[in-house]
Amino acid sequence: MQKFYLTTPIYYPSGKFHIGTAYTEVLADTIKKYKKARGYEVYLLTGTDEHGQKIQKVAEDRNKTPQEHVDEMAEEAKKLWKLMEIDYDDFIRTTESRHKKVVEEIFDRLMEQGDIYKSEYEGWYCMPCETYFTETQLVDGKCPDCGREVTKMKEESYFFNMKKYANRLIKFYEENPNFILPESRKNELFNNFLKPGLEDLCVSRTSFDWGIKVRKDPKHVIYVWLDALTNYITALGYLSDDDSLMKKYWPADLHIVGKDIIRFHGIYWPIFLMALDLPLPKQIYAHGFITMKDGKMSKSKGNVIYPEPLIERYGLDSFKYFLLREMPYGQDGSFSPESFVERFNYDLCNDLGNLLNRTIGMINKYFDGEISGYSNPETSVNDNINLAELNSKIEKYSDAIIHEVENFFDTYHISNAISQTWELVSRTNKYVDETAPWILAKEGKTEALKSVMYHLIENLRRIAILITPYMKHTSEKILTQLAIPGDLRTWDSLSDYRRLENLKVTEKPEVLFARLDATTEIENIKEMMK
RNA sequence: CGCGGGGUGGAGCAGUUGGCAGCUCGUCGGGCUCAUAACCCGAAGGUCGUAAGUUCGAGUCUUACCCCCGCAACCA
Repeated sequence: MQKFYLTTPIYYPSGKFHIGTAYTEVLADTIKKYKKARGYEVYLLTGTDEHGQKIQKVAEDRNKTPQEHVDEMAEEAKKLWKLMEIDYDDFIRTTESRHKKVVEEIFDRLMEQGDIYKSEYEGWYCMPCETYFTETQLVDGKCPDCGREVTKMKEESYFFNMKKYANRLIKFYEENPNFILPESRKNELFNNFLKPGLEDLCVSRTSFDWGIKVRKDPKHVIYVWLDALTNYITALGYLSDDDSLMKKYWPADLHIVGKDIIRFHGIYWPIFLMALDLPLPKQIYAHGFITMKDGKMSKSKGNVIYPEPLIERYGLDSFKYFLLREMPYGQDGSFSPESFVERFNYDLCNDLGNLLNRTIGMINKYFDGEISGYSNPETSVNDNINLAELNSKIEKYSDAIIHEVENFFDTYHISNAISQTWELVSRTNKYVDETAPWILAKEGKTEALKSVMYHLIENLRRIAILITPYMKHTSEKILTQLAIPGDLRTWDSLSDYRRLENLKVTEKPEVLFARLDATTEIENIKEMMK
């Protein structure tokens, strides 16, 4: 069986996880479920990045030790992923000893082989914020956070010799044009960093101590990226007693990251791996951000939305549907109470839910819920059109949609995969109008009517399978109400179209998504954002 | 002259190698009655940022200019 190693970023637990973090996680989980359905053996890693000065400060503000704080936050994350039914295989925390031990060893090793050397880090330091800033981060020469004066400071630091590997990385980029997705991000990295020449990276700090100590020089704490990025291999047991997962799954097939950290994954991470003499990941995909109508999410603007209340009120499937559909490939997408309610009502209630409902209604009304099997009679229906022609048209259309959905999933264009699926939903609704079953019933064209019902069920079955990676519950409800047998619920069975037999659909169709009162619910969501 | 992306009907977006300007929502009208007042069809609405150029023909190519947005090195 082919393996697929997939990772999310490890999240920085300085505050409550919002909808953006949830999006990343849903994206990864959806890709996992799709790959699994296609027969891959998938390993999904997620976790938290728990060191650093900011964590130390946040913990202090909360009157906790850093460890207490991150323990709580890691639990929060796990609770949220459970609520969202995220099927991760491992949750790595950078404060775990399995990670720390290996990072210490990696640092030593890199120092021994001369990739890490001691020097001085120089930057603009804001005393009250206890933070370094670069020249370009400053606002009018002042601290971007508090607006106060900054002073130029130096501290002893260890540096990683990036220059040594720069040419190898450039070559790798040229030989692997799809290494960074989307391409625009690759170009950014290539033009802004690789082409002008890499600077060495500072990999230790002495100004705080919440982190992994350098063994041979313990006043230094290993600084963020060497600590954080290595999680992808420490979690697999790299340099541990049991590295069977490492042997099985490395290199990663896909690192999913936000566009803000693509630089670290696209440049520093491959170089660290080169230094460790390990193969490079196959692909890194940088997704966009969720934006709000009035710009970025921020508490002061009162436009932050968290996953829990949305899921609780509108259900997990619609939450996932919204996020994945609304975020175009590699680009930002926006959240607004209006768009959420709109998608819920139009796409889920009217188009999909109602299609199932009307189909089951007709089968019960005309055939007491029973359909024996595929048929394709040459009967003329509505406006003298040959039913066999209509049937073959929708069957072909449906086949084509499946291919497109698969292509889009394969290239991580999830939003496109979803809109393609909904094209089939629309097409199936249209088919009802084209065939006008109520007229067939009136005219006593029973065989034709039965055939129409069969095609409706078949396309609903396919739709239900196509949505499983992100709408499992809805999918199951559809398949169950239609009484589809287990062997025709698998991804492989998508290619079948004529195999359903002796179906008896449910007598009382359950509404999949109940229409929302737009005004009320928009207000409701606005309340959630306060 | 740092690098890159973009400015298309009320809103949000598609537009491959230049060949009658499309989609979703909204608006207006019609059809249908199986269904969650859902579904289906049609219409109105665009100087495709501005100016010039190449061409039989440009949203699509060239040049200049005006706006917007990413990235620009160690907060993650």
